[in-house]
Amino acid sequence: MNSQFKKGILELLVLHILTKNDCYGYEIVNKISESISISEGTIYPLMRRLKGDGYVTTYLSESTEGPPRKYYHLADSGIEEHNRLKEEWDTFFERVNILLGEEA
Amino acid sequence: MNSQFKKGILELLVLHILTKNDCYGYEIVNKISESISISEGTIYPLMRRLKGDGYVTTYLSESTEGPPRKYYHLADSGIEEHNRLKEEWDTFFERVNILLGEEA
DNA sequence: CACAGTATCTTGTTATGCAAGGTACTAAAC
DNA sequence: GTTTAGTACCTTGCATAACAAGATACTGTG
Repeated sequence: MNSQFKKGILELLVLHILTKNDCYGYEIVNKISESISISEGTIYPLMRRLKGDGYVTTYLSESTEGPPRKYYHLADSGIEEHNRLKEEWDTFFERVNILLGEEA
Repeated sequence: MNSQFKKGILELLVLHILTKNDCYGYEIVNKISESISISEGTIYPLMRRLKGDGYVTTYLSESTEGPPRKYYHLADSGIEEHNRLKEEWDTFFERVNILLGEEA
């Protein structure tokens, strides 16, 4: 999988997942991994960035299956960021596909 | 325009443009710029990479409107790379859009 | 002669994905 | 009871690629 393609889009995917439910990091890795190969070393620094930017808040929750889980909850500004990014992505891939679709 | 989104895709766009006609750098910048903002500082290093990888060959041609133009011609391996990248992109954006399309 | 347009290029900065590694808890297997 | 696998967190250092800014040089117009 071309890792360059993922640049910037993983942020959108994570924000999108969090619009549905609060999730913990390991869970996010697994959800995205079903479709797009992704590693923990990518997600954890990304979550830290999202928190630093105020897009998410966190809370800990005990687990019976391992160490405590750190759940991420989408803040209001995170919802706005999600909508903004989504629109940018829609515009972007539409333009790319138009360029790629022109007669050869 | 989110510059992260462009990572890796500009290579595909350039290769695609060259499947139609040989082009010079400035011309490529202008063609892509019609749809996606792009700067010369991005394209010239990219062209150098493509040549270094053997995907394109170059030749100079005089111009009456300015300095000589360096034309880029797609090599056979460049055509293969184009097809490979195109398939990767198609798969990738399809998966992203499926993830983004799931019920909120 | 200055300036806009055409055309090439380089340097240094920035962003972000990833491999590799470390820590720690639970439960099953040996 | 100790090893192993699965869950779950984290960090460091590397590689890649887009971009701002600036340098160079040719042509034609005001």
